[in-house]
Amino acid sequence: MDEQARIMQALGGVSLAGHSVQGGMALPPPHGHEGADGDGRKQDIGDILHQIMTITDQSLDEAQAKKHGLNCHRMKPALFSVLCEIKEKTGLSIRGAQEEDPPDPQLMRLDNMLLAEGVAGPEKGGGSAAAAAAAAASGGASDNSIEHSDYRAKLTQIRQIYHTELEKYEQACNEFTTHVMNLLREQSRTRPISPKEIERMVGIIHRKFSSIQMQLKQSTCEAVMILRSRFLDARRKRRNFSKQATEILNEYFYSHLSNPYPSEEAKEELAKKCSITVSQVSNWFGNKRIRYKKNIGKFQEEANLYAAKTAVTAAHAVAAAVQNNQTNSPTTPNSGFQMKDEEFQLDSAESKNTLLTNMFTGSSGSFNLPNSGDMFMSMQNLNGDSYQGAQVGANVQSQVDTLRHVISQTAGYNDSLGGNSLYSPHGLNANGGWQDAGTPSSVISPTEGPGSVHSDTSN
DNA sequence: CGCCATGATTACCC
DNA sequence: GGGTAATCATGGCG
Repeated sequence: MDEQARIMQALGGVSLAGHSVQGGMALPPPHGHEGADGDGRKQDIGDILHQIMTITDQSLDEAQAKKHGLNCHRMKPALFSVLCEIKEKTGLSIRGAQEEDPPDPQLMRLDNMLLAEGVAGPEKGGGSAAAAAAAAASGGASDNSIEHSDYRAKLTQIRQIYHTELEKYEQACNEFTTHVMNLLREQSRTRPISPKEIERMVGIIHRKFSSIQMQLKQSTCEAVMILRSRFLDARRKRRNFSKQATEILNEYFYSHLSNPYPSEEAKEELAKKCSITVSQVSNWFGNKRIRYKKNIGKFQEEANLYAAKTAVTAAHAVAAAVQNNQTNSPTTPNSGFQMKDEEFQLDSAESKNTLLTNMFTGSSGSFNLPNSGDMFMSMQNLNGDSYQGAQVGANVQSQVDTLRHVISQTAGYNDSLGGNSLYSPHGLNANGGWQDAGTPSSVISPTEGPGSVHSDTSN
């Protein structure tokens, strides 16, 4: 500013139609002052200040008239060029093009979060992806639907407030920007303002407003987080699954003990049957695998129980198959062998095979019956593929006989189930992991001696 | 109220 | 991304 004052001093004496530009005042006062002496200058400044202070008292028309008078003044172009020169010399205009302000990471984070939470972004009927995701992870569809709808309603509320406020801010920002731009454009007729400067001013205004916007976004994020945490807290209040659901899951687990990793489809199927979500099924299997592996002994009884259940179910299916085989086409062993049990539907040949081997051999971590070797060989053919070389051309009648044998044995076995260690948990390998499906193992239960593997069922 | 069962979450691994 | 292991936190029972 020193320099500017100096320049102004140097320019002192340049008079425009008797109006002094001394003292740094660019605008010539409307009525004249003589004298450039000290006292007169003071008086001059005081006068100008007074004018400025009382400018608001003037009527708009009066001001407009004055402005017009100034613009039409014959010396105005000269004054304008002088002002331009001063400005150039003082370097006031060279502060324009500076930062191309890079996107604020904080703002980006907030934006991303709001988008993810479904607050920002395209309208989606209030539901939002986040709510849907939360719903998916929140378990029983009917159980917490109330909480869920509550969550959605609150989220919608937040969303609405956010959008209203955002709109308000934008509107205010636009209004203010146009106002300032108009003002500056207007002023650019009397003082040197380049379009670049106007642009810069607009940028400044936008930055100011975006900082306000950021606050809005931040508080919206906070609100969503609070809502979400409350919702998640509520979700954390776990409910035990229904007995039926647990049963279904256990049945699947123990009948696939050799490879208790349900496929995505199987998970969906189980989820549907149990009225739980797929992720809950995954959770359940994750927990089950871990806990089973950790303490196989503890699960022995349960395993027996479910294996027996499965066996009975399967036996029914086998009986049906036998019936089918006898009545339909005895020459084609595989035709008609379909498990149609609605209660425990096995939808692939692989699973049937696993089930059967689980039932009748100890090799996949399920039952262990006397003469199982025989039956194992016989059973393999039923599904056409075998673990140990199928007897492709096996005698159909012998298979039917074997099946009858199996059924009677299974039934009897089931009756005599008395908590004996009938079941040996194979499928678990020495490394503590499960073996691949369909590869019967000879690994012996870590919790039991070899004897238990072939323990007689007294049946 | 303490204990165990159990569903969910988290960190880490492959 | 799905799995394991550890852990948390609640439900439920004696």
